[in-house]
Amino acid sequence: METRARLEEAAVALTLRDGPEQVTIDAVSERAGVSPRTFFNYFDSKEDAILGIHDVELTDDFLAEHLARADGAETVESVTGLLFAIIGPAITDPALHESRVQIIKSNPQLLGRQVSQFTRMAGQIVDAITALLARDPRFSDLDPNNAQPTAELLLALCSGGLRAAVKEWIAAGSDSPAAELEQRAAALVRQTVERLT
Amino acid sequence: METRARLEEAAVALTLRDGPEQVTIDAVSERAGVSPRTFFNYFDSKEDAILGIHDVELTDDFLAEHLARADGAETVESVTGLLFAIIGPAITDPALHESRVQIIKSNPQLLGRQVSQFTRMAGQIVDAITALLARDPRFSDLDPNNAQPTAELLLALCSGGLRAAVKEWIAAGSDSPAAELEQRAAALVRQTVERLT
DNA sequence: TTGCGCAAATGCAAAATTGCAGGGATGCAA
DNA sequence: TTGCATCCCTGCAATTTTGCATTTGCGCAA
Repeated sequence: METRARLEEAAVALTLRDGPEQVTIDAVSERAGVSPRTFFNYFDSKEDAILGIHDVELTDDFLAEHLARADGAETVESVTGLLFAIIGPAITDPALHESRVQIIKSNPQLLGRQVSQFTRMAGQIVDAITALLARDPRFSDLDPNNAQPTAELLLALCSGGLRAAVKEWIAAGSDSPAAELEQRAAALVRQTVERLT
Repeated sequence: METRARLEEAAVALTLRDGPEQVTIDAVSERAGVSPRTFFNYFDSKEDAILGIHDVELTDDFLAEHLARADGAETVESVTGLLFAIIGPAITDPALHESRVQIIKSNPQLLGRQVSQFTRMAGQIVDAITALLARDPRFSDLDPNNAQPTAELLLALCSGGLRAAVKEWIAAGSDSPAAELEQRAAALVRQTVERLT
């Protein structure tokens, strides 16, 4: 098994047994059969390993795949879709999924990590959204000065939607298919935006 | 001078001279005349000290003052106002203001700290927003299950607006009065929301 | 087989962060 | 004055995190 996968497995197993606070990097590393230093070659923090969070390489291919449908006025759906593509693997991976849901349910603070993950990649994501806006008829007339802040706002909005959706999903028992989170997030966003006008 | 103020002054001065990376807690503490351990009694991190970030006690009085005008449909304005009241002191304090702007301009990553600050206080803020929504005619019919996610979304949206406004303000030279950031943030939010409908 | 080159893994040291326990000043009540 | 509670500060140890230099293992070409 890959080193990364072994570290994730170890982090999840030990956290399930002892709780996030009690788990040490040393213990996780040892269980995974690597040195503690190696742990940090794969994850930025203990929490990242527990949740299976890792930075995604936002290649052109990746962006093209997830922003493809935004040839019209589907910007919100595209952005939530992109974000879900980034965090999805961590909660849809069947092997660790159930344990992770369990862990988050008793340790909701861990979800805060999603925020920092998006923050870390914010620059790239904002650029991608900026490009997206040019193709949305509702935004294509923005002058470049406003496009950047607008893209940041959209990122914040959609991140919030996705996080709220995940939170809700976990609280409700996470029995519905995880893939629906994407639609739920977009629906939450649309719902809220409509009420604001 | 208060210990907290001395620590802020020391952090800003040393950062201005050497850059954020080079500054050590030891150096800041020594310059402030306290032990390194005391530093962490006041701030959660080096960045927090540089930016003058500290958790605000969200008392009933504080909330009442900043949410007062939300007796009607001014939810966005109220929330951005509340958030600005939290971060405002750090950038409006005349003593350190100029230096901080300078520092952020060459180290934009520091603004990410705003996000974690709001994340830390998210629970309380979301509760306050939830109460606010009940008084906004556009939201008062929400069933309690949806009120919480909606409040989270609003927080994310307004935080994003404020952060974008601050970023823009710094980039533009931060010559306009800082108090206008509040309106600018709300305007950005309204602008974006309107285009989405 | 030998040697080269790369990526992964490691060791080490410095710095950041946190929990816990204690120490000293200050003010207030008996 | 004495005793007590409280707040601020401190010391110390364990853990986390990062930067830098080095080593190891493996495939691949000569």
